Amino acid sequence: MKDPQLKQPLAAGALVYASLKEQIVNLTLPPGTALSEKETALQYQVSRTPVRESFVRLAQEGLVVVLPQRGTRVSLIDSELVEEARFMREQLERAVIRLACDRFPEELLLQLDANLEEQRLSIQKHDSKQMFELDEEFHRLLFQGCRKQGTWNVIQQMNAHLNRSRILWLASDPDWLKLYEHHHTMLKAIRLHDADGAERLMQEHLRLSISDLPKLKEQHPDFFR
Amino acid sequence: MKDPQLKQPLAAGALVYASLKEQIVNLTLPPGTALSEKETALQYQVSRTPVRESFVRLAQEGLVVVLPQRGTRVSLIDSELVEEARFMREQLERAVIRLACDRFPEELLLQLDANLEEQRLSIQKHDSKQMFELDEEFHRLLFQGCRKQGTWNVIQQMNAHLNRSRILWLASDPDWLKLYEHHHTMLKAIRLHDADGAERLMQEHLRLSISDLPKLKEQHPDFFR
DNA sequence: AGTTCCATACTACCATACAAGTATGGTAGT
DNA sequence: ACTACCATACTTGTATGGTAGTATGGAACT
Repeated sequence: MKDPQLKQPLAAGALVYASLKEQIVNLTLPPGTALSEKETALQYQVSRTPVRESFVRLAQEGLVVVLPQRGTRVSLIDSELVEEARFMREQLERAVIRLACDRFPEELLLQLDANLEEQRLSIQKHDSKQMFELDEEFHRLLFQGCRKQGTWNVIQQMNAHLNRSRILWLASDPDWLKLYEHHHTMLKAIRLHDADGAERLMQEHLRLSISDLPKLKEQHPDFFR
Repeated sequence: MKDPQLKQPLAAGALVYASLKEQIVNLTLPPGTALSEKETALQYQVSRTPVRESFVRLAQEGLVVVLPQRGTRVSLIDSELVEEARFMREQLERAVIRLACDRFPEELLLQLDANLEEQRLSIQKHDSKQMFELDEEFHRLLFQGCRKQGTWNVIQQMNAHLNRSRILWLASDPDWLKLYEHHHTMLKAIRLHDADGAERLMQEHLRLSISDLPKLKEQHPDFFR
């Protein structure tokens, strides 16, 4: 029996990257937290080299800022970028769902059905975190069905900032049931090839599901820039 | 008198990154070229560490692919991603120019005027490369005027693939005069607040200015994936 | 008391040595 | 002649020592 991850026999460096990224987006490492190559190397029981590599990647995604000879810290949330990410996502998702109404593979539709069912269960369980992930998955499947997976990946990158504010937004107990209904109706519109209706829905959906920035900024002034 | 680049007193690592990126996008390093940490370290007279750092960053942008213990090579142009980049850019630029028609700072308008004048001169001089760069600058200014600089940066990243194919496309002697006219008319539409007209123009402009993929693939089959 | 200066303890950055996996060419065996 | 095998020369991944720039706290001076 081989190791299940036969593709990554040596993934020491990529591991700390993934872990750090997760913690940053989770806000487990809040914006402004000071990081240190040496210290994180100690924590993960690796040398400074893979840690440094992780910092470089995170810096390129704007999740950390590194000041030469001064230090590295988790980046503050840039509200300008959050707004831009919202804008970008709205434009692209509206275009994509129009494509979906024109043509969409049956298999992906079934996956969307399954996802919706899981959403229903998560709402019953009041599991906000899982609901958040299922919501992301739902939208990702839309892109995938239109063969726009790469586009979704690029969005994800900008979402580095947007998602952190959405995590904050979770605390305000969002109306998941409403969002679920949106998803449900959007899926129906796709099956009916109702592009105009689907686009309208998506627009409203995104405006609702994306956080009220000023309020969050007021509650967590030290997290923003 | 201080060094003009007071911000980057030590930029050894970032330098090789910039140089490599330039060469890859220029196709000076054609897709498929094998790179080696040790060899490039020799070329730039630095150690492997900053070279490796560059490779990591380039890999994250999809400009190189690194196979552990096997080697690193310049990535092939992924025609799927090129098409996606075209799609993405069309959606976002159409939305942005609509914003521009609503409101756009006067100063940026003047910069666009100046840029157009330079375009005219470049066409007279038959300087394709400069014209290419001025075209990029023109579109960037549009984003900047709408405070969507971050969005443009994200697009640039996906353009890693798109731009390389557009460099190939330069060889087919594109109709720069037509593109110049487009720019000119778009700028006029912005001043007249004619959003619908501007959006239509932008759509046609992008469809014309973005390369005919199948043809390029036929001429350079070994560059594509 | 208040201010200046410097030793010290940090930081990221770079060079180098070592480890581990992979492709390759030559050799021995059939 | 052909095949299997293994030494060797690559590759990237990791660890570590040393360098240079920066912040900080205490001592000496005004």
